[in-house]
Amino acid sequence: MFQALADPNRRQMVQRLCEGPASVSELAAPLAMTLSAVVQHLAVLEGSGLVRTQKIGRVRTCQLDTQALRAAERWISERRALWERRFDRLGAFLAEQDLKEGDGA
Amino acid sequence: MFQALADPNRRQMVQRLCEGPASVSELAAPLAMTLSAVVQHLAVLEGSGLVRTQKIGRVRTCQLDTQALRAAERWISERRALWERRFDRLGAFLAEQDLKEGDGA
DNA sequence: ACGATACTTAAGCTCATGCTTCACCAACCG
DNA sequence: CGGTTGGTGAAGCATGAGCTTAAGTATCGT
Repeated sequence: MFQALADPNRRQMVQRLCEGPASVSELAAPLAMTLSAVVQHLAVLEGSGLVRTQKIGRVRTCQLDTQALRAAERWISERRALWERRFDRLGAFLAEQDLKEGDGA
Repeated sequence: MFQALADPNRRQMVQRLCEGPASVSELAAPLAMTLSAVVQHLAVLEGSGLVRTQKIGRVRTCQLDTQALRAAERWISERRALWERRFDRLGAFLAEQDLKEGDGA
């Protein structure tokens, strides 16, 4: 999931998909690389759950799946919250240390 | 940044750092690999801005930096919001399509 | 039916990543 | 002062990620 977002090209594809569904070729157009490469990136995105695709006729249409995005967002925000709480507590901790200020081991 | 979070070991280190600052060895302890490897991961985390470190005596102490975490969170949430809005609009679009339902090119 | 289009699949190539080992320095412990 | 602890740095290696080419399949347009 983070693995999938780690690549700039893949992020660009996600960016593009934010603005609506797209075919593989449309996705590939702005991306100085072969269709093959794009398909491989797409596979990674699909594997990570970020993108869902569906083939109609010979055209594969790609769509963002917000569920995965939401999961990533949650992972980050949980950790950030955890750390920030810890950080608040640090104030109290330091104050306490100030009082002790050099007690034996 | 996403690159940095892409590695499971690195995520575990971040996880550990959520619960408070740690020395390099403390960070390495639960991680079935050599200190050297951990230091290299640490360099990646530091390079991405996720972690700040500071050396006192011979001990390097590591801390999470929430700013980077916040940036990542924002990136995701912006895109998710964008897509979700687009998704809402899809309802209207489809309704309109239903009315047209087969007009000439 | 025939050619163009839209992808798909496999193979191979190259460079980055993740790891290890080994030698090393610096600080603390007695 | 000498040994141990905590970390650093450079090589080197194995794997995998990202790309390409090339050949193939299935639709679509006419």
